[in-house]
Amino acid sequence: MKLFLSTYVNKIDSKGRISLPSSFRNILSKENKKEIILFKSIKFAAIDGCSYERINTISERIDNLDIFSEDQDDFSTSIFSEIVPTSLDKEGRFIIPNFLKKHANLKNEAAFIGQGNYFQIWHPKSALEKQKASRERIKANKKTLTSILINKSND
Amino acid sequence: MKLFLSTYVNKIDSKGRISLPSSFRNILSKENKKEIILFKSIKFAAIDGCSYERINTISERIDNLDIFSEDQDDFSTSIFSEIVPTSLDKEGRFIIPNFLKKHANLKNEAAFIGQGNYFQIWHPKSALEKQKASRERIKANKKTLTSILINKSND
DNA sequence: TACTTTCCCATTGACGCCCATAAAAACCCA
DNA sequence: TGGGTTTTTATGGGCGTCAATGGGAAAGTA
Repeated sequence: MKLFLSTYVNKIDSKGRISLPSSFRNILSKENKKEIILFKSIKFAAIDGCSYERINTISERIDNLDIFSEDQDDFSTSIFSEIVPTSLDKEGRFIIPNFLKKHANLKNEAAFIGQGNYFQIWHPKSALEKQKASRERIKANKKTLTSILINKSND
Repeated sequence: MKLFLSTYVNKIDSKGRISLPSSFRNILSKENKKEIILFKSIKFAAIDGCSYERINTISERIDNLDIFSEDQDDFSTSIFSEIVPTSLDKEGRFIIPNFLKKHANLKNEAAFIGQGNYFQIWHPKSALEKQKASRERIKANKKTLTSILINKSND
């Protein structure tokens, strides 16, 4: 199974283009090799991105939320109405729409951070802070990454 | 079951390459013979490493968490975005990314320390100190290696 | 026309692939 | 068991390819 892994910082050029990291490009399916989907992260000043296929999974999960809950409605509105299908150029670059750039405070560069089945685009500095905060929350819960990564048995 | 055992000190060459010890290479599965995973040790100035397979188990676990929960987000950020998938060349060498080299104070050589299901990469001197400290802690805790090695049923 | 987006080409540096060598380890056979 | 031979390892270096980036020109859009 292919996953979006690791972190890469790339530049936004004068035309607004930015390269999707090579290892992320390789994850896109052959049918939709040049297509990705972007949308505003609900919780963060960041952009979520994924392959076209992933949208189906997300929609299923939202469907599984209680149909009468406010959450369900909020999520589907936030996500689906603001989805931006985006295509890569021959070199693997794409253009981040202005409203998304604004949402994530992007100017000259952006950090791509792998999240397994999807990825996020952050202002590089915010990305570092986010990673640090996540680590510390996990530590505070007395869980160690190593134990998660290494131990065969889950507890 | 094959385990990462023993300690080896290898050189980092001018291109930044270092050989994964042969005995460690033999532990990697045939499917992913040329792929390992590196990540920052949380507790030490060292790098943790393991075979690529673990990723699959880990990602399944994370994927099964509630997609909107904070845990899910923390785990996927800390793990997926900070993991460094790395491939070995034909000779069994790989490149340690700069930010990891910095974290472990590595320059011209590095010590590989077997830890059973995973391994660590240390600055050779720090590795010695670490091993010494570990032995002394065990002594202080009045545990003997023999007791651990002899008794079958310890948990 | 003015502006935006895509296509194409060029550059640079990083990395992968290949071959070479010396030392160590494994092997073999008397 | 010892000594010689073969194989494996760790290491070094050349070179071609690819990724990230930049910019000009063409094509599309308003």
